[in-house]
Amino acid sequence: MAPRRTVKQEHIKQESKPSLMDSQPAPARVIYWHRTDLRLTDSPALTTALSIPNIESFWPVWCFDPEYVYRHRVGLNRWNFLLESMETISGEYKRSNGDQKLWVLRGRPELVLKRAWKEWGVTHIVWEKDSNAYSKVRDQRIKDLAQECGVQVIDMPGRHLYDPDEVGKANGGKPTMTLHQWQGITKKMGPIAEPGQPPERIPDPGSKSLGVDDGEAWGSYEGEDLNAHIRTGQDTCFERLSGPLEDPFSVPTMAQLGFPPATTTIRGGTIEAHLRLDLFLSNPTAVATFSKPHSEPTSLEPSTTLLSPYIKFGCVGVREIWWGCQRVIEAWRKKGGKGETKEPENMFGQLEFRDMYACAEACTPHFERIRGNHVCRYIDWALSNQYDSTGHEISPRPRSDNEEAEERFEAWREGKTGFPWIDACMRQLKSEGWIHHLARHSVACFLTRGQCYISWERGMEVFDEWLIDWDPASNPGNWMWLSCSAFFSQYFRVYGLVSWPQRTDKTGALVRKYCPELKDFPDKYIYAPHLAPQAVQEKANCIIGTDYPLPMLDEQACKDLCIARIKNAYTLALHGDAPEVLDGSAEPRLKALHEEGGASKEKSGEERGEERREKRRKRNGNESLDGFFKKQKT
DNA sequence: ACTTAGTTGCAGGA
DNA sequence: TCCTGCAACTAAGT
Repeated sequence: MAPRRTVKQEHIKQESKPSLMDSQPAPARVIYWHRTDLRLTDSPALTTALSIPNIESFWPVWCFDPEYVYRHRVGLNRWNFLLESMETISGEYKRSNGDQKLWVLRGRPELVLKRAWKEWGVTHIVWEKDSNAYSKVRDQRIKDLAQECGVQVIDMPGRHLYDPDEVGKANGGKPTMTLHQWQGITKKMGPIAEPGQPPERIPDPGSKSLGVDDGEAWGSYEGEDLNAHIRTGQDTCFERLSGPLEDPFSVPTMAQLGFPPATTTIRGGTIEAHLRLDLFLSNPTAVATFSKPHSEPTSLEPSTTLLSPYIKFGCVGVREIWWGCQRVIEAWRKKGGKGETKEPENMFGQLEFRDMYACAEACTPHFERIRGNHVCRYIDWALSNQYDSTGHEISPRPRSDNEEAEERFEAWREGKTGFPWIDACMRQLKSEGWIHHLARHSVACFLTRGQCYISWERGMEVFDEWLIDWDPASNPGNWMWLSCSAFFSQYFRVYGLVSWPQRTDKTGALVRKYCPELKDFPDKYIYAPHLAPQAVQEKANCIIGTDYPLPMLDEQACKDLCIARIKNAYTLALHGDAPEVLDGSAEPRLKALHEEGGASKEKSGEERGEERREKRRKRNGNESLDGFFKKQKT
């Protein structure tokens, strides 16, 4: 590997000190590289870029990387949201300066940026800092290249409330694992910055040509195309570095990428983002009394703000949300508002959790997997990643000999588990690219520690592909949380597949929408249609086992088994970086614990589970799955 | 060694 | 909409 060269970042103010002769600084030709921030508001990096003295030319640029299209499995809905957000900001630039737009360079950043620097005589490149593992590697490559080419790099934090790397540093290089810890550290780091003013004026671009354009945009990528399964035909996106001749530097379309149209109803872009934020802020009581745990995952219209996709693509800045809420709540207090919610369940807490995960990710190698991840508890999940003797993940991934787990995973992914609540959530996720936070909890718990005992790595990958608001830190973080692998450990608290959705919606509206084959079942059976008598199934025109699957497992029995096994894993007390995990000896040891009867010397987990089931049967005087009938008013 | 808190469990009861 | 018992986790504080 080539030695890393660090690019010294000098603060603009220092650089703009008047020279000896008090003459104008040399003309600056500046590229602003958009990556995580498709907005003009609340962008410290963009503000910094525009404050460079004596700007002669300015190009807001997006590098559309074909390698990214190949290597990352990104669902249609997220691609679509990205393209819409790019179109929107391009329009915003044009509105500010008729000669401006988002200059989309189609090719690997190393290739197209180097070309642009050379052709356009670029002196500075500025971007918003991104602290996740993938971005750090990419950005370091560009920094090295920039130094070689004599281009000055300025990267500024702004994606989070506090720079995750700085928070980690202040925590002794350790990841923040609780919100309290994160709060304690950031308290000493000063208040959260207020959002800056959006730019008044965007300077003109200079050259509008990349020179010779010989279609080398694909670069030298060789490997598996992870998006092959969603491509419809010939890609035309990367035929030329500067895009189609008739519309150079334009934002690609789904068709150019070889993708069919998206299915989501969620529209991208900074304008939509600000409409959503303003809508939320226009109801001060809702802002001041926001409580995530009490919002409704069963709601047809999102019961939360739906700001997450916009935060993910930087269509809105976190400081705008933070201070917008502060402003509204302050006014609400003055008017005598009552019942204000506190952290962590209020809006501020939600933003803080996002920061906490970002810091945890920035300080944890292999945060997105079990092996080598020192914060992640080792549990012998089915279908977990497999590695060869050199520590590389085996690719392509072989089908496990645990056929039952493979089938359960497939059913979970496709929304065919036979549990309407789970199936509705998974189908909504696939078609909309978004489900409520607590719905994510429910399906994640079910797949991992609740019932299926399947690795969170598998579930995380499905979310990677389908979520529009996918975040490289929050997604693995939340999967570890829900699987009791890190952050959370109360594995005996398991979401019910009937009781949990029933808590907020007895009518099953979400199920009726996303599992339409069940739409004519009475409320009583909507979350457990297999319990409906034959006559009811016939009347609903849906025979369970034929038109809709039977439950693929026994909820209660699997739950008891999972709890017993996780208890054993906790007794073993190994993390992803333990030598036993790396050399493969952890798995047989834990399996032996399961066989022996585990943590409890007298009784095996299975026996304890059986005991609990027995008790429950006595209480209910019926089959465990029938328990929910008792609550129904007839 | 003990207590307490931890965004988001369930069932049953007032 | 609150409470309790369930069987019981970790981390931080006393």
